[in-house]
Amino acid sequence: MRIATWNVNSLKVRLPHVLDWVGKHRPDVVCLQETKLEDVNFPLDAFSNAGYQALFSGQKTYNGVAILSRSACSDVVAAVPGFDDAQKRVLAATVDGVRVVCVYVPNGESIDSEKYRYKLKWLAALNAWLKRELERFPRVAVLGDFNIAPEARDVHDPLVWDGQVLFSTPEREAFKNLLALGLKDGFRLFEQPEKSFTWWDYRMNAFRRKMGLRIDHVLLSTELAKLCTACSIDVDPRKAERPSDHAPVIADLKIP
DNA sequence: ATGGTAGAAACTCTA
Repeated sequence: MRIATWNVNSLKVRLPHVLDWVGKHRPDVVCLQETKLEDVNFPLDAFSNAGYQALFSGQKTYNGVAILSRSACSDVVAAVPGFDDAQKRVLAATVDGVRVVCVYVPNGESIDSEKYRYKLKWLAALNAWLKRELERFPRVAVLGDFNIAPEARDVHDPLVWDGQVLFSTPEREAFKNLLALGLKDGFRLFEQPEKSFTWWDYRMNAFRRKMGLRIDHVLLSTELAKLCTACSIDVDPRKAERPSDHAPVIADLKIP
């Protein structure tokens, strides 16, 4: 079973990229973030023709998440239960016995921003909910844009980013608190190249200069981590014409 | 110095 996550930064613009990519990599499940589409405009037929069912929770202009899957989904949840949030950032479903949770964690803007406080509250609510999901399901995969670089090696220049949003101590603590629930960072289960990043600013030729951050993650419950045979970042889509600013992350699971 | 780019929408906000 191959699962993946990709912040597409507008599914309207990136639909050809996504169709091309799923054709190449044949994932069983793909979590998408920043679709920026109202549900009525979701390109269901295009994915259906490519062999995928789709769940989606979107809104105009901002946010929006979706799960593409080859198999049917059940137990669909489109928000963190009990957390009042107008922003469409969460989608969960059970696919082939795996509890898939697609997340688009708030960016936070800057550490003195109201949006940053919202980000930390949002992460606390996610944590409390995932704790319960992990009690319900042995096989849990949380995939998405976490907008947090967990460690110094996940940042092109840790001194420049020290204390900044996406790399501040409270955010990294919140990420550690997710791992403390019994989740593993899938990418770090394997040896990886240095300077492995998933996001590069559109500005300042950041991609060409390898000035990125690793902020998109695949977190796996203990049982799923044992079944994970590979996890990698595919930087190729970032080289395309009109790319998303994020690259996809892929994990392979050997489900018995 | 407070840039620079991209997307959506509507001349600004978010990332």
